[in-house]
Amino acid sequence: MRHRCLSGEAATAGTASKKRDAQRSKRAILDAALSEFAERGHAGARIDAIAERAGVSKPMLYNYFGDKDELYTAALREAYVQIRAGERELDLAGKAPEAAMRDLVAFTMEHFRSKPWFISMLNTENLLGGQTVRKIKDVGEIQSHLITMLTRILNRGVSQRVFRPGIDPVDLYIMIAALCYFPISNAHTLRAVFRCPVDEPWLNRHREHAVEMVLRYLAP
Amino acid sequence: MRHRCLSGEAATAGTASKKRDAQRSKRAILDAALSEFAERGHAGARIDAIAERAGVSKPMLYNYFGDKDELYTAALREAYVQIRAGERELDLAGKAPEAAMRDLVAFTMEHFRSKPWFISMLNTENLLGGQTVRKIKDVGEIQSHLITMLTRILNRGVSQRVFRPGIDPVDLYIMIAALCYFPISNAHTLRAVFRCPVDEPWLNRHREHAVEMVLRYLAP
DNA sequence: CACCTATGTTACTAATTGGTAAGTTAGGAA
DNA sequence: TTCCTAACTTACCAATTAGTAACATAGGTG
Repeated sequence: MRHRCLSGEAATAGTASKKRDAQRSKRAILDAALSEFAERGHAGARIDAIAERAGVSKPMLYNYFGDKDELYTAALREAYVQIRAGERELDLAGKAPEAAMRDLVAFTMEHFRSKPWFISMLNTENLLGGQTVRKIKDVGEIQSHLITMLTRILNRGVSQRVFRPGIDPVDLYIMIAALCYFPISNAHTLRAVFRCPVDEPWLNRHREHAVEMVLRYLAP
Repeated sequence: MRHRCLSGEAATAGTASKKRDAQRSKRAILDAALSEFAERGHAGARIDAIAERAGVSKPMLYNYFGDKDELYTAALREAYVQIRAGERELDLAGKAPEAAMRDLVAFTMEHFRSKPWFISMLNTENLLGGQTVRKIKDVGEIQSHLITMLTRILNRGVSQRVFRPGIDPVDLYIMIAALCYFPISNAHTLRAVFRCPVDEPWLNRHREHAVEMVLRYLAP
């Protein structure tokens, strides 16, 4: 008989795996939902599959989350929460403007590459017309940290005369995101149409092109 | 009593609308399928909805196309065919390299904007892992015209010393496509997260940024 | 202990949906 | 005219799937 000690609290820890634990069940359902919705889209996702992935019965799922749409909403929100958490690990404060900008582009690309469910969820949500993201009230704050950092880099770059003035940080971020998003989001069609191997070396090359494009765009 | 004369052949033309016409039915089904799959994705698309949109009964649809997957394949293929047809109208031959590059970016953006079903189909296909696009054998030829034109512009630009050498046309096209694709594909989430009005003036501004970014990237 | 609620399951239903069998009709060919 | 085939429809089925009712039990509280 084996014990699996995952995410137990101080007092009740250790005996975890098969005990009743609402928190753990909720987390498992949310994680499973994020995976399933990201892999198959909103209409393609199966409630039974989510329950099975979570190791939980269907009525539990309906108990904690209301129905498929509410679960989808929670999963989309979770995607943003996890992305925000990842972005907090990026620190560009001490770096020279050009190096900081390079790191930002590289980080964004690696972020998208290592968390493909984020791009999937965004595509799914845009297919649905953005009806759900509009309901997530604090979604605007989510990338504010990134924009703040980007603004600081731009300002420092301008005062050091390595960047030209008049660049809007949001516009710039959208262009950076575009360059990082597209080759990952469209990896399969790019492979088929242009015979690109969209693998790590190829993406690294593309990243360097993106960095160069951004730096040239910012040069005075 | 009114006549609707659409797509009739020389001999049988004129009496079109309600006569039996396999060609017309096939076309109607294909158009309806492209719309439905683009709007709702593969799993979200409904065969009944496609039949109704086409003004045709379901068994007709199964008669001409085999099943849902084959119809989806035909719709994806049709998306590429229509995009290719649109691209043939672009002619950059006589223009100065920089003007030609500007026109190419503007055209690409307008192309994506005016045919949103193309972006939808690409996103849907990438969600499915590209399993279908791989089966469309001549998909590689589809954008070859564009790449050929781009190569010529680059060469002219290099020999006129307005572009630097060593730029790979496919890499460049992917970056142009990225800059044009992203704000349209992700319009709804951009509106929600960054409060961008992704409307015509905003897209025009973004297009100018993209043009400038590309031209600066190409400058010697 | 006895109780009670939160946690959990089995087994089901109603509706949707991809797909089809069987039949109907238009219109050209003989 | 009389066939005969391709074009087309109605009416259905089997499987899937979101959602639920009814039941079971762990484990803290009085």
